[in-house]
Amino acid sequence: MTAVDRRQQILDVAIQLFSQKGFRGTTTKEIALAAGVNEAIIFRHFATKRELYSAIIDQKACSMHMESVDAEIEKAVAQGNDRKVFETIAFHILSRHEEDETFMRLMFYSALEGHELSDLFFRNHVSERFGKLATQIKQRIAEGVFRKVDPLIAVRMFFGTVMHHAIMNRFFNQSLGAQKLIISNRIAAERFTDLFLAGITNNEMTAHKRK
Amino acid sequence: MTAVDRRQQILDVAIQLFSQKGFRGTTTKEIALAAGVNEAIIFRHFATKRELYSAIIDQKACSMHMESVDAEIEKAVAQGNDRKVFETIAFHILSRHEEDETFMRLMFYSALEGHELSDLFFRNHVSERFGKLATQIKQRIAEGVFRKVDPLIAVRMFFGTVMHHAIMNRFFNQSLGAQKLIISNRIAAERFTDLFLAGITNNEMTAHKRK
DNA sequence: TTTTATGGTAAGTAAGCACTTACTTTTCGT
DNA sequence: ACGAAAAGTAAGTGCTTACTTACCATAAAA
Repeated sequence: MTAVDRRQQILDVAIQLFSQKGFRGTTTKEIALAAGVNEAIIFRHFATKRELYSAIIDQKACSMHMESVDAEIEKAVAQGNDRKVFETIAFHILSRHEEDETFMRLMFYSALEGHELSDLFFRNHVSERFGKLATQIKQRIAEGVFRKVDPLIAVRMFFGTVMHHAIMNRFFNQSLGAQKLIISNRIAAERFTDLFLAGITNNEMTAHKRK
Repeated sequence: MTAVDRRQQILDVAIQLFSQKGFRGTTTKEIALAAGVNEAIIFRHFATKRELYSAIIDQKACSMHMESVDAEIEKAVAQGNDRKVFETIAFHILSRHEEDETFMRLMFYSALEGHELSDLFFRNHVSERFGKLATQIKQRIAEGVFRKVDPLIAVRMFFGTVMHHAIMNRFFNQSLGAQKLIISNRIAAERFTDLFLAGITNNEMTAHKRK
């Protein structure tokens, strides 16, 4: 096996293990075993365990191209289709978290253990998205379509709803007994958007139109 | 120092450290050092590190008496004051998480590392609260005050909004730059409740009343 | 054919881990 | 005042950790 391939394989294995047991909780021996190589190999490719983690951060940070989704959202915004905007965002977040199990765990371990991965992600991706959505909401308020609410509060409510649902599904749904919520991501995105839009839409205007 | 006091002191120190660095990330030596005693003392009071963690679980589980808040909510429910119900819940969650820094961290470490603390908490406290609120929402829907929505979805949206805000405040607010949201818990509870109620309230009925 | 870089391993090292042992000091009911 | 239980300590135990060293195998360049 070539060096580049081996390096990538070690990275993949490490991502898996770090996300399961955290940085501190994962041993280099385990990584070596899972990768099917001698432990010393890891230290040939990465000087320290810490450097291996940094490589993971680089990889995860680069692999975050959400251009296709961004385009879809932009399109919905251009159409003035608020429902589609929020549904798209919600569905994207939910399905992304579902298909990449490791991501949320890596994030939370990073936040708890104080590594830079989570900070990087929020700085480079989340903050921008929050800003864009806040601007869009501000726009719709100016147009009189949405009520006069603090856009950042509304943004936080929407992302909170969706993120919380994703977190619950991954971590706590089993503990909820009768209150367990089992619905498809598509339906969840629809329902959350429905409730959110109902809360933020300016009914005075709708009522006015009706007259 | 008496045995009971020492035991309690070790517990307090351990809670602090476990919440900061996780169960795996905290060493018994550190706990001993922070408590100002010899490491062996810990093992006189708790047979294993694991047993120390179990004692923490017991303590945290017991110290969760929310009767006063529950009473306040019950009262608001009896009055039919929906706004007060949701504001009380939101404010309680937010202020609790703010004053007890350790709690959320312990929860997340527990969920990630797979201990029973988080499961216990959700089983014994969260699930019940979700259930109660869902019942209340169902009731208001039957009365025609709320729109016909899935009560569990609405519950998840509301708790999600509030919990997410608490999580952001504790972990990620610094990483958000311009999208940082700095408001008091009181105001946050108000605004979230406002948006939520606007989304779930049956406007047909309001419109009908107006006529 | 020899050299040399490359991919790989077995067997370490020192430090750190949860936990123990053997022992001393303090507290307190009688 | 005294014996015993309880509170406390120093110095370990064996095991695991991140990381190293010294050595082997292949294969292309010289």
